[in-house]
Amino acid sequence: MKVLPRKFYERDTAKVAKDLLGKILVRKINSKLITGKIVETEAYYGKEDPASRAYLGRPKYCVELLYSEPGKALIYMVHGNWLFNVVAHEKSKAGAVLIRAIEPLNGIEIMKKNRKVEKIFELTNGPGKLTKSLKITKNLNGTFVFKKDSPIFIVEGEKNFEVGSSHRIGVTRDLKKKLRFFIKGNKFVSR
DNA sequence: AGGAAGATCTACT
DNA sequence: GTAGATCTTCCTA
Repeated sequence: MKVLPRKFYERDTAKVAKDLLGKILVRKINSKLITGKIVETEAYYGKEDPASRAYLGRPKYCVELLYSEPGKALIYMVHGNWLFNVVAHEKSKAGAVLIRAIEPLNGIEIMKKNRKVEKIFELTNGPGKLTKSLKITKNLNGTFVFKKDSPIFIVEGEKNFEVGSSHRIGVTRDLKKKLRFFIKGNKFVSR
């Protein structure tokens, strides 16, 4: 398994979001591995994006991470749920990719225990759900996801699928662009 | 203190 | 399928 290089994240946010589909998210807890295929993402930009955290400037660490170097994990709390993003943008710009859904591969029993549900489909088909399954919280903020010894990182995956796109979900002030990407026909994409 | 935020669970029309 | 309560930080007053 090859870890995606730092350069992967130093490109336009929407491109990175699209390319992250099919890649494998790896979470290491006590030397145990939990993995899942990324099946749904969204791109968020900096101050010019009304849906971005940076637009309202809150919380502060989010803005700082959005504008800092690509390849870092960015986690924040909304409505009582942690959401997992990866900082990704071209040089001197700002942006991050929100991971909305993954398909569980390994460590399913651990996820069930974390989530207290039996159905595999309910495990990770939403941004707040997958963070609970993978035990992702604020203390992973700033973690590099291109390093193999990180507690969380992303590796190469498959490429045989069709990608779909739509407007972003749950956003009160959205842009005109379609910034949500997902694998067509995958059962783990959120509704 | 109060309010708002990329959501989720539950309980129904 | 939708509607409502509840969720947990962080910012502003």
